[in-house]
Amino acid sequence: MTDKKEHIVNSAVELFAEKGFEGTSIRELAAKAEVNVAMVNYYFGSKEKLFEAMVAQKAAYSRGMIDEIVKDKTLSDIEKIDRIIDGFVNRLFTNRKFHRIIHQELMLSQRENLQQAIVDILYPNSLAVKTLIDSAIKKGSFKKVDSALVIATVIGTINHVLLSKKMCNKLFGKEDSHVPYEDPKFIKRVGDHLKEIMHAYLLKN
Amino acid sequence: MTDKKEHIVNSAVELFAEKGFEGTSIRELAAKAEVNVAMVNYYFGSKEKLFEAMVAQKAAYSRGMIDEIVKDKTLSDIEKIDRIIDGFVNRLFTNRKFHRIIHQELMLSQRENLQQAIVDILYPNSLAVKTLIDSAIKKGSFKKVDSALVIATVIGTINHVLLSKKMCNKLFGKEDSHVPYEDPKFIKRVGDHLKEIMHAYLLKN
Amino acid sequence: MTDKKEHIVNSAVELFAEKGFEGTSIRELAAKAEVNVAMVNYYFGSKEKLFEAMVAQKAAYSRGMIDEIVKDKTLSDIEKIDRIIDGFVNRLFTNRKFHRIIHQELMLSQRENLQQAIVDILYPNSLAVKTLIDSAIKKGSFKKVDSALVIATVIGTINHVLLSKKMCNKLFGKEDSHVPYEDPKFIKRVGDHLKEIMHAYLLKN
Amino acid sequence: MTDKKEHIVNSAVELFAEKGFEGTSIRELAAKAEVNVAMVNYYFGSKEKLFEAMVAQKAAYSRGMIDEIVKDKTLSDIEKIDRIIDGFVNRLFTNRKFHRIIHQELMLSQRENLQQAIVDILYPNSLAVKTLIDSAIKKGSFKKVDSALVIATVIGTINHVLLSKKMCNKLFGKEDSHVPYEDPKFIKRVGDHLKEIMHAYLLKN
DNA sequence: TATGAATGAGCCTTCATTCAT
DNA sequence: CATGAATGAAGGCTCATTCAT
Repeated sequence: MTDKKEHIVNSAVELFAEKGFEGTSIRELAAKAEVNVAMVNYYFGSKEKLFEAMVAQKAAYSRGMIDEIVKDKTLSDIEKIDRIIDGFVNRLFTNRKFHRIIHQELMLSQRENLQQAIVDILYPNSLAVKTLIDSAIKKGSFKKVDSALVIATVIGTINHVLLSKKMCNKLFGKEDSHVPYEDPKFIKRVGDHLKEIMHAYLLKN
Repeated sequence: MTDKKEHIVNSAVELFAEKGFEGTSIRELAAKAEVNVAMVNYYFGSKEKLFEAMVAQKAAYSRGMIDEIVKDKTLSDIEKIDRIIDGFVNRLFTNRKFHRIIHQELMLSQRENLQQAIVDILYPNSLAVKTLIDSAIKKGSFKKVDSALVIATVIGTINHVLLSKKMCNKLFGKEDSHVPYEDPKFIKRVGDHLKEIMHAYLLKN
Repeated sequence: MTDKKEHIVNSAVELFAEKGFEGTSIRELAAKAEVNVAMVNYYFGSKEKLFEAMVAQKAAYSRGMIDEIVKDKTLSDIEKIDRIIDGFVNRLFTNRKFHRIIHQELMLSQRENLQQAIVDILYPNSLAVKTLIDSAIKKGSFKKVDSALVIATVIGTINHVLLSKKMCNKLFGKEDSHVPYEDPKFIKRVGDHLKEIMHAYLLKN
Repeated sequence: MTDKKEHIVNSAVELFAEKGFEGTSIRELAAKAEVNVAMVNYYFGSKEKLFEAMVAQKAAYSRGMIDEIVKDKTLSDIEKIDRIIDGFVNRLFTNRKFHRIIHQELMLSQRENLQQAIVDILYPNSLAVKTLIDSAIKKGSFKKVDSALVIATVIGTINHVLLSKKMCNKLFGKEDSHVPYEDPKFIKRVGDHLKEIMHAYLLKN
C-alpha cells in the first residue's frame, strides 16, 4: 500500500473514532491527511469504501492471537484464560481508536453489510473462548458456567473502561487531563481485575 | 410537555439510536413524528438542543434506583449487589435504544458539554456501587477487590450483549430474526451470569 | 403552478435548448431564474425531474390541433393537409426552443423513459396524418404515396430550417444578425414550399 | 494518423452520438478506446479539440460527391437529383452516428467556432443543389420552385427518419428491437419516397 | 401556535486537465 | 512516447435553519 493511501487510512481512523462516520467530512479527512479532497475518491472510490478498506486493513490485528493461545499445550486452562485476557486488554487498549469505530458501527443499523463483515471478523474469537471454557468444564477443571457470556464480560469490561476518558478519570480519582489509556499501571489494573474475577468464577475452590 | 413535543422526543430516540446524531436528518425525524420540519426548531431551537432535551428527559429513569437499594437496611451486602444487577439489567434492556445513544455519545468527542452532562448523570450510580463495596470490604463481608472496576464489569457485560443483535444471535445459536432483547429467558440468563460472577468474586469462600 | 415554478421551467427551456441537458448546470439555471439553487430540488426533486416536468408542461401545446383539422367536415383532404402544414409551421416556429430540446432528447440514448414519453406524445400526430392520407388514397382523391413518410417530410423540412440560424441565413442570403425564425415572410415561405410540394405529390394531376 | 488516435476518434463518434458532448466523459472515452485517460489530452490537447479533430476527420466523407454528379454531362437534371438523393440517403444512413453529432452541434449555441466550421463544410453541398435547380429552372426543365428549400426537404426528411429508432419503428409498425437503419428495404423506401416527391414537385407534368 | 416556502452552507463525487517520471 | 498520480473546480444534491404569514 502506498504511503498516501496508508496516511489517509490512518487519518480516517482518528476522525471516524472522534466524530463517527457521518460526522466526518471528506474535506476534513483530506485536510488531516494533507491530500487533495479528490484523492480519497481516487484511491478508495467513495467515503464508504474508504471506511470498509480501513476496517479490512485494521481488523487484521485481531486475528490469530486467541487460536495460538488455545493451541498451546504447555499452558493449563486457567493460564490460557489469563493469556487471553492480557491479549484482549493489550489489543483493545492499543487499538482503542479503531475499536471505538467498530463499536459504533455495531450499534448502528446503517451499512448492514459492513456490520456483517465485522461480526464475521469478531465472532471466531468469541467462539474460540467459548469452546475453550466448554472443554475445560467437561474435563472438570472449570465450574459449570455460562461459557457464552464469559467473553461478553471480558470484552465488555474493557470496552466500558475505554468508553469515556472523562468517566474513567472521575471514577478512578484522576484529574481531567490524565490519559488513563496510556498509563501502564492502569492497563495492568484492568487486566488483574479481570483475571481475579475469572479465577474466582471459573476455578473450583 | 405537550403531546407533540413528547412525540418528537420519542421519534428522536428511535432514529438517533439507529442512525446516530449526524446520520439522522430533521426531515426524517419530522416525517417519523408526523410533524412539520419547522416544528423541531420551533420547539427545541435546534437539532442539538433537541438532542439535549431528549437526554435530559429520558435520563430520569436511571436516577434513584441504586440509592434506594443501598439504603435498604433489610438487605445484606450481597443481596444489595444482586438487586443492583437486576436493576441494571432491567433498565438497560428496557431502555436499550436510549442507552445506545448515550453509549455512542460518550465515545465521540463532539458535543463536549453534553458529554459532561451524561457523566454527571451516570457517575453517581457508579460511585454508589463503589462505596457499597468498599464499606462491605471494610466490614469484612467482601474480599478485597478493585471496587471501582466492579461497576465496569456489570454495565460492560450488559452493554456488550446489547451491542449487536447479529453478534448476540450468532453467539447464542439463534437465527437472525430472533430479538434476544425482548426474550425474558435471555434477560434472566444475563442477570444470573452476573450474579454468579459477583458471588464468586466478592464473597469469601 | 406557482410563479416561481413556472419561472424555473421557462428558464430551463431557454438553457436546455441552448446548452443541452448535461451542458446546463443547476447553478446556472437558478441564476437565470433568480432563485436559490436549492429551489430546483425543492420544487422538482432533481434536475432530471425538472426536465421531465418541463416536457410534460410544454408538450401540452402539441395536442389536439391535428385531430380538430382532420375531423372538420367542411374541408377537403388537401385543404386539411394545407391546414396541418400551417399548424406545424406555426407551432414549431413559435415553440422552437422547446422543440429543439425534444429533438436533442430523441437523438440521445440517455434518459430512455423520457424518450418513451416523448414518442408517446408525438406519435398520435404522425398517426393522424398517416390515417388521413390513407383514407384519401382509398377515396381516390390522393395518389398512392408512402403515407408514413409524408409526416417525416413535413416535420423534417421545418426542423432542418430551424436547425441552425447560421446555416439558414447563409442559404437564404441574409446577414448573420438576421433572425429568420421571427420573420413572418420567411415563415410563410416555408409553409408555401411545403404546400406546393404536397400538392404536387399528393394530388392527381 | 496513428492507430490509437484513430481508435480514440472512433470511440468518440460512438459516445458523442449517444450521450452528447457534455454527457461524455474523458474517462469513459478512454475506457472505450482502451487507452490511458491522459492520452486524449496528450494527443488532442483537450476534449474540445478532440471533438474538432473528429469533425474535421469524419466530415471528409461528405465532400465531393455532389460536385461529381452535377458535373456529369451524361445525366439529365432530374437524373442528377435522383443520384443526389441516393447519395444523401446512403451517406446519412451509413454515417448516421456522426451525422447525429453534427445535428446536435448545430442546434446548440455552445462552441460557436465549431458551428461555423460545420456550416462551412455543409453549405457547399446545399449551394450546389440550389444552383443545379436554379439552372434547370432557367433551362425550363424544372418548374419554378423554391430552390433553397429543396435541400431542406431532402436532408430534413432523412434526418427526421434517423432521429429516433423508437419513433421510426412505431410509425412503420415494427417491433422495438428492429434496427431500421440497417434494413436495406427501409433505406430504399426512404430514397424512393424522396425521388417521387421531387419528381412530382420539380418536373413539369 | 404553526407551517409551507425559502435559504446559504456544506455535503460527496466527478470532471477535464496537468504533473512527474 | 506514454502513463499513473494528483489537482482544483465544478457538479448535483441535502442539510439545518429561518422567514413570512
